Amino acid sequence: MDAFKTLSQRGFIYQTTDDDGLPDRLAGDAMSFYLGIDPTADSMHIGHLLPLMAARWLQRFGHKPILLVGGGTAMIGDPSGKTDMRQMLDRAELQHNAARISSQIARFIHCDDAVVGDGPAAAIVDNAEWLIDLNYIAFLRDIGCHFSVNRMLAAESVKLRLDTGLSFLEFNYMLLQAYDFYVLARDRGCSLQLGGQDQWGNIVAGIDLTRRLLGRSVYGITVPLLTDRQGRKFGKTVDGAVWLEADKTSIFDYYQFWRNVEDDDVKKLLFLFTTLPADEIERLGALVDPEINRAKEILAYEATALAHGAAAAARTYLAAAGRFGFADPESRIETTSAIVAITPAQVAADLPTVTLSHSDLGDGIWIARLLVLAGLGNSNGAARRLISGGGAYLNDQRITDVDLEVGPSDFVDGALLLRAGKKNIRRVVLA
RNA sequence: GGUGGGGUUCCCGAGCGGUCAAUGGGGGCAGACUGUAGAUCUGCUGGCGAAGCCUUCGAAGGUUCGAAUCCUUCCCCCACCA
Repeated sequence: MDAFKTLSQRGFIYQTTDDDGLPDRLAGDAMSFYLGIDPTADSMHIGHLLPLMAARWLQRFGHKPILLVGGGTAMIGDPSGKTDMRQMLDRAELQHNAARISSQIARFIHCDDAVVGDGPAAAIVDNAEWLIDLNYIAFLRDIGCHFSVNRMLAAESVKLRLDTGLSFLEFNYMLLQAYDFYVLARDRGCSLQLGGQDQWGNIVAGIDLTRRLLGRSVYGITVPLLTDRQGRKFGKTVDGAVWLEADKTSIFDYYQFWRNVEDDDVKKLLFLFTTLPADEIERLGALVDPEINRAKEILAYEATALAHGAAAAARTYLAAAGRFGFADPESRIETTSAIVAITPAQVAADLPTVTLSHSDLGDGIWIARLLVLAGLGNSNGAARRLISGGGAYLNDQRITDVDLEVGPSDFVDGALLLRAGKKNIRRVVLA
């Protein structure tokens, strides 16, 4: 199985700039490829994962990843796929974000030459290095002259913004991303760019620019944009994105996100977000009725193990299954996933835990306030509504009294359990 | 620069002097049913320990007993024209 076949079999390929040449090129000598991530937040979220997983496969097949953290481009804001303008971030914030994101990348792509891993170590670069000090006039003359506004206007990503408005600042993003590709091709021999399907226009622009300036052919691959039933980007919830950083999305919630995907998506997601063998995924994805739940456990465990490590994934799996039941307690469904080896004796389960100080508790604390403190409600009013709607539970008993006071006697072995609905659980410990 | 149309609670979108915390839909949350799924049905969906009060309808002023609704100025968006 070669690199291109693997990517395409697993569903990573939406479009390529050279369907005829690229498969051979990828099967041949090792090449350098790049993937850009703009540090617009202090963590990546699930939406970033898809191209990252594609990069992981390419790395495994011997190609060298260049992870570009776009500290320069993030100062502009990519208009592609967005309906309105991004908030502007300053240099200090971007540097902070870039540092956090770089460390996250290392969980998925091995970046250290000293570590023997699958494929060559990745390089992490920041385009601020060559973008920040660009001279406007020189840039216009050397790079700008190669761009046709007519063609840019025809790009899908631009067209989308034509009615809602697109500032000149954002309009320039394409030039900068194209310039990145050119710089990486020139200085690091990069010959392939990976990106989301909304990056197509930017990638093609970079390929054109590189050809004009270096006379070299480079390639592009876009990965599909996953959406949910409502057509929203996959991984977005009302609370925002599902983050890869545990302090922004708890590991338990991260696991639960994957555990609760729709039946119809399980196979697709196993292909994209785990590295299990294809024939096994076909088999797991074909499971029906209650058994499909084992496939979801495997998906959730594998995805969590990738993002947070095997130990955390095992603890979370036990915590979740401990509450909701094990989908396949006798391990009848075969899998190569390490999940089969996890037994309760091995590790202690881990529920998301909130610490309450003695002074907060006092002689007693109003239940609504406690729910808010535990992160199960945004306001006392919301907590109140939750209770009157019959969705709040204290130590697994439905709370019926909105005015309930929770006191020290409600703590069993120093902890109590709060729940909003079936799935949102908080352990509250006293400290 | 000119003319016209707009900016409403997470989103779309009604409301055009009091009965408006603001119809409806979407989304979300919870309940029932299930398989921690989906579909379906039901309830809730600004804040305040809930009594009344407070803050919300682009921003600031004004008229009025009373303004999301009327007036003034400003900011922003869209369409057509230049």
